[in-house]
Amino acid sequence: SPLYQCIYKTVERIPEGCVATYGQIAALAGYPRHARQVGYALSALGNDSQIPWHRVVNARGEISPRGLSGSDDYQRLLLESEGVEFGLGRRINLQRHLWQPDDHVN
DNA sequence: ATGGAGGCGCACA
DNA sequence: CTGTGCGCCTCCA
Repeated sequence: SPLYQCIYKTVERIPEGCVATYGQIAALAGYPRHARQVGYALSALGNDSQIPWHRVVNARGEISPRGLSGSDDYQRLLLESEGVEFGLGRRINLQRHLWQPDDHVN
């Protein structure tokens, strides 16, 4: 699916130590208002994928819960290991860590 | 074709 | 802070 491919290409551009929101990824990929599809695309990834799925969070800077227990803890672990800081309310300081891509395409 | 169900987002209360 | 409702667009049974 071209939609998924664009989403993956965009997620791959998120630098280490930064996060992006679902809606942001959708818009950058050229599919505004497709935030939920980003979630679909990421959930379709295999465990061995090299795509930094863990750098995608919701618009509030929280890790979206996804049924499987422990998976959100794992995501948080990955983010913290690359320097992303969480506040008390298990939220990320987006002012500080939100990815602000340059306009030029990689 | 059709109806639920999503790793969402935003506006309110 | 939590909860609810609605719009959004695909996926899948």
